[in-house]
Amino acid sequence: MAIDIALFLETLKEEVKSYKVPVVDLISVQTRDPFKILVATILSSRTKDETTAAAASRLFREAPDIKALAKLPEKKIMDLIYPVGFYKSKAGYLKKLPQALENFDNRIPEEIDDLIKLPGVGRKTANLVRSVAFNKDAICVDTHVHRIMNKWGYVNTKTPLETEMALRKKLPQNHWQEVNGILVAFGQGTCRPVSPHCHRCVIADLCPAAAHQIT
DNA sequence: AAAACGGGGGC
DNA sequence: GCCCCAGTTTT
Repeated sequence: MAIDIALFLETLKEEVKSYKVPVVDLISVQTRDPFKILVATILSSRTKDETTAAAASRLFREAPDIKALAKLPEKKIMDLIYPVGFYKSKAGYLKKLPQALENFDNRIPEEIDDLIKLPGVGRKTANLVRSVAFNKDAICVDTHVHRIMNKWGYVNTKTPLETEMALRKKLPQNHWQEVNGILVAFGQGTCRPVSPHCHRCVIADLCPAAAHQIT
């Protein structure tokens, strides 16, 4: 078993500050508007931060709120968000979003079960929105977090959902917004699935992956 | 040139 | 569960 998970996170905390800003922080520093955070988060899946930020910026210039978005043709949305990954699918999700939000009084819902019902919003996106927009103690398990928690031996799970449930019991119910940022940044910046940057990893000497062969 | 890749929907 | 969506990065 690796070091205590709280110490693991504390050790990484300073390290990841020098990294390229993950989308978790990127969105929160730009806006506190739940609508924009939701839209940007939907755009961010399978897409780099810079690409997401540029696309979101273009889109928000034309559609700064729900009402404006509802008036935008799907083709227009598609052109604005290109070249984020799966832009055709996402344009479809965003086109349907205003109507879906009518069920929630035209506001962004805060509960996970409600968020998941929105088009283009799965568990990872819902938890990220809860964390960033509403400052909830939501555990955002993307593929990086899932992989790293298993690699470092903090969980032994098959699916991201299982990881989320397991982590919920392992960690104090606070500061999850920061934890999400730390784990995502570490997973993308250093402890990457292919060619991890072990040479500059601050906790490489504690890594349970023998000779750093396991990723 | 080919494969991998920061999810989610539809079936 | 399995397959699809797409541009970008890595090998």
